[in-house]
Amino acid sequence: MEKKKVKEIKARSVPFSQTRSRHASETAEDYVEAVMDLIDEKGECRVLDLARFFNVSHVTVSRTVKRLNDQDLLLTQPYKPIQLTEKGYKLAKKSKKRHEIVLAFLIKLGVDKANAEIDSEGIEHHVSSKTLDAMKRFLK
Amino acid sequence: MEKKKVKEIKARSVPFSQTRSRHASETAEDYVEAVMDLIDEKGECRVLDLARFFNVSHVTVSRTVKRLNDQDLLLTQPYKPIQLTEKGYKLAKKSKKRHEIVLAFLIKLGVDKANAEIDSEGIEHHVSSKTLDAMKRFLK
DNA sequence: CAACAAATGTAGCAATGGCTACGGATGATG
DNA sequence: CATCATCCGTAGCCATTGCTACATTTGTTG
Repeated sequence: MEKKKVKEIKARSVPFSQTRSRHASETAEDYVEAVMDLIDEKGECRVLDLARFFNVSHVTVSRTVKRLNDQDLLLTQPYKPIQLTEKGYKLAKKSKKRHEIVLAFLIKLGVDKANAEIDSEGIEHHVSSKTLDAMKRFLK
Repeated sequence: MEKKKVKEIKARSVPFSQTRSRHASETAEDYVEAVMDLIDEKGECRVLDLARFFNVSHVTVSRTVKRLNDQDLLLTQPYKPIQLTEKGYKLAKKSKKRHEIVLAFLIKLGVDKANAEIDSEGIEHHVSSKTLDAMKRFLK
């Protein structure tokens, strides 16, 4: 007899690729980008600088920084400024570049600067290279 | 004693609005949208349908469904199909609409369908009404 | 150098989102 | 109606991202 197989539902394994791990990567990108910016702006990056930047407690920051240290993206020592590893720096540059493209794209699309800045923060982590290319073409 | 203000770092409280709660809202939108689609496609929506849809275990789904039930977005009873509340249905329609606009926008921008589908899933939750308006204008 | 303020770390709690393992409920079928 | 497969719930584990409260380190300053 025919297996009365439940009608197959389109599996969306790719789009909904494990929220948790996806989100951890976004955090990593946000952090290295912020560290790079903060070092650029004020010479060094402290736990509290990041806490103010992301509007979270210093506890949340120091724990995340510790994890990114383990992932070889950041360098930390107790009570010392936070630095980028080479790997972290590369990721930061790439993220910042992508972020800038998305921001410029939204502005050129006609979004006001304030909203463009907010939305670009959220969108930048979900833009494939194909979409990024399309945005670049649009900017030209 | 006067508070001696620490040097102000650009607070990004708005863009980086509490990752956790932001993410919980995204999950809610994804779920109600999926429930609506599944009911539309096959008449009812079961825990396992959602599990296959999101590519997670049924345990993750049933826990989330329970939470969304508490939030008055879904209606569930043990071993029964999942339904939308009126509130959930409204959210689902709004999310689906936004999703469709983002998808059409990416395609018109020149992104291939496969990548547009993936990216639109991620982007839809980060698009303000202003950006959505800009996308609509571009589509015309 | 003592004392204090600021920065950072640690302990421990909650919510969310993953999982496996196991057991109960439901529905189909012999 | 007994059995069996499928569906679903519960228990309990882990990771991430929030928090408050408290402890420790550091650096400044009298």
